[in-house]
Amino acid sequence: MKRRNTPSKTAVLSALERANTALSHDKLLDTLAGSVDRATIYRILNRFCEDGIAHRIVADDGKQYFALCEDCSHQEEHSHNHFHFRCLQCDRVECLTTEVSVNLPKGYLAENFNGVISGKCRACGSL
Amino acid sequence: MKRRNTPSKTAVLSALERANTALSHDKLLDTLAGSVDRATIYRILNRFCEDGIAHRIVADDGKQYFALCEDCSHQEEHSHNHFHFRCLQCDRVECLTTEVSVNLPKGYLAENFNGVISGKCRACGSL
DNA sequence: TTAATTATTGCGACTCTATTGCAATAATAC
DNA sequence: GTATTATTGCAATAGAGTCGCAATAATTAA
Ligand SMILES: [Mn+2]
Ligand SMILES: [Mn+2]
Ligand SMILES: [Zn+2]
Ligand SMILES: [Zn+2]
Repeated sequence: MKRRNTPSKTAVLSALERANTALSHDKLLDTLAGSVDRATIYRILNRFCEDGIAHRIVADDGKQYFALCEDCSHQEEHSHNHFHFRCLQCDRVECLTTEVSVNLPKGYLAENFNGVISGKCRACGSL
Repeated sequence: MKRRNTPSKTAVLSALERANTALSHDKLLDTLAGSVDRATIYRILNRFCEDGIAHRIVADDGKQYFALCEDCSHQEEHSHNHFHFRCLQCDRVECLTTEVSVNLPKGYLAENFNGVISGKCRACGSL
């Protein structure tokens, strides 16, 4: 299944590039101002994840957020063992840069890592 | 708001005790075999979390799982900085015991920790 | 440049998880 | 036992995400 370039895809991609945080579906829907359909956004983001262009974060609010793979794209072993921070006040979700490693019990095989810490971000803390 | 003891509450609590893993709502609904209403289970679990009897895990499948606070209940600083493992095959979610600490960027305040690693558990790996 | 192929889109319907309003029930305190 | 009010059951609702399908348009080959 070969991927095609479409205005919608480009729009979602550049919205993710412009934001320096992870974005949720509804935030993207907002940003794209109705120029792209809901379901299409979902499908584009899922494709980005399949293709390793973005990664999905399931936050503790039960919603999915998406961030471009920047620092990690050049590695052959594409892993996302980093935490994300979600501000409970401004609701921004951002990647924390430090990679973490967890040692699992014997016999366990890790496939996905999903770490989210929620709290107050710097900007919101100094209010 | 003072808490009361009810058969439903007891049933949910002992179901959680019996299981040595975290349980999802539907798993509990199953276990309780229709003796407790869906909404009631949700409410009981939310109360358990408020009261520090259980903790909530938002897994990467978007569902909530609940586990009793065992090792952590005796600490005054009730924290849950441990990962959870969800098996993609048998769908069991369990607490990993090692506590982790993440250092956040300056000015960030952590309030909740939610770490989930999904993959294949020991039992399912050796098939 | 045109025609054929098929990935992608838009729309609506749908699934699934979780919450909420409200009247009825029952645990606790007096 | 009576009064108080936390809890329950039920139905309705909200919200996130997916899916089927016909229409559209990006790509490829002629
Ligand atoms: Mn990445
Ligand atoms: Mn605990
Ligand atoms: Zn903030
Ligand atoms: Zn398993």
